[in-house]
Amino acid sequence: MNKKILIIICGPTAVGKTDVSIAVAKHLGAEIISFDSRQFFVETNIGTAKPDAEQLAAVKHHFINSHHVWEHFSAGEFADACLALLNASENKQQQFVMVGGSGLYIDALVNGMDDLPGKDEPIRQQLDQLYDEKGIGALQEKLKAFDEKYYNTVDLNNKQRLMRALEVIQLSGKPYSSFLGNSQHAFNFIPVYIALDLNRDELYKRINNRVDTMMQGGLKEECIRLMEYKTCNALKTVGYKEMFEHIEGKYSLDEAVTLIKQHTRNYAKRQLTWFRKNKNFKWFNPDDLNAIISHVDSNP
RNA sequence: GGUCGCGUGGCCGAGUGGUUAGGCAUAGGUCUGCAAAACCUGCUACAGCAGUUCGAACCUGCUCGCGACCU
Repeated sequence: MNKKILIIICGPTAVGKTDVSIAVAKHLGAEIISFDSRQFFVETNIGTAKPDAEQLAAVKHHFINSHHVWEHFSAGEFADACLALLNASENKQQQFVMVGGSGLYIDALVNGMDDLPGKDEPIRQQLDQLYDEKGIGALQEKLKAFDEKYYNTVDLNNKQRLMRALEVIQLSGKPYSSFLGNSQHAFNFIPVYIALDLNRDELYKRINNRVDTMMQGGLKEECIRLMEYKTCNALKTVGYKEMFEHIEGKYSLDEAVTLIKQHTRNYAKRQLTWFRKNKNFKWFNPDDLNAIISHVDSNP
């Protein structure tokens, strides 16, 4: 059986991934698999700049509108679901265009996650309480006691990291570090890595413009509709977070918009940091579609 | 013309003789089930000139700029 080809397209937010992915998919007759961690959700449309109905109709998309904001869908779960889709025997499709901005999700799929236990809400609540009462030092001490190896390498100020490690330790009774690096993940696909970028000024201009477009498109109204879900993880994100705070009277609409633009720019920079680290990617200007297509065609 | 006040890094903002305030932005980075998240690092400024002092963003004088008030 021939190996399936995965054209993996990443890039910072607003760089123009959607258009490129659709053009490439059409060119190949491929389907699109999105790995955008905020476009999975049915309820988030305007604030995530999800492909519109026309674009979704042009090429078959997977993992767009596949979940609800109140559901939990992690990088690991995504990787599992994605692998299941790609390996499905009834799936005759040989080429897929994967597109998104979440670096961790791509790594989870391509490199695999170690066989760690999933999340456990009661344990998280318990650790949260410990943190609230005794501060981050308590989490650090606890980690040092149960997994000194990981303690020596983690960001000790990063509460999320500390808590995840402690969660795994409590769930398994083993050090978190003992799970790491054991992945026997077999990636049976041929990947073609494409990263998109623009010069910083132009990227930031596109970001600012897109936020304005979101506002005109009714971002505030979308947020008003989603107020009851504002504590869901899927909505603890740029665009929604600030708009919720504005609706609650924390600051003006103008201030909210300014902050959304600013935070989106910050996010784009973090994405670029992540992608730059992965040397497999070949970088393109999103407007240079010809070069992208010919790169795709020159690969197996 | 006179009196008074103000002038701190891209922005906000503390500091009134002897540490790099701090925040935001910006730049770089970290990343194994919250990842559009969470976290780390770099960035030494005091309007200008002269003076006092061992030492000045902080005191004195002058100049420039901004603002208020007075005639």
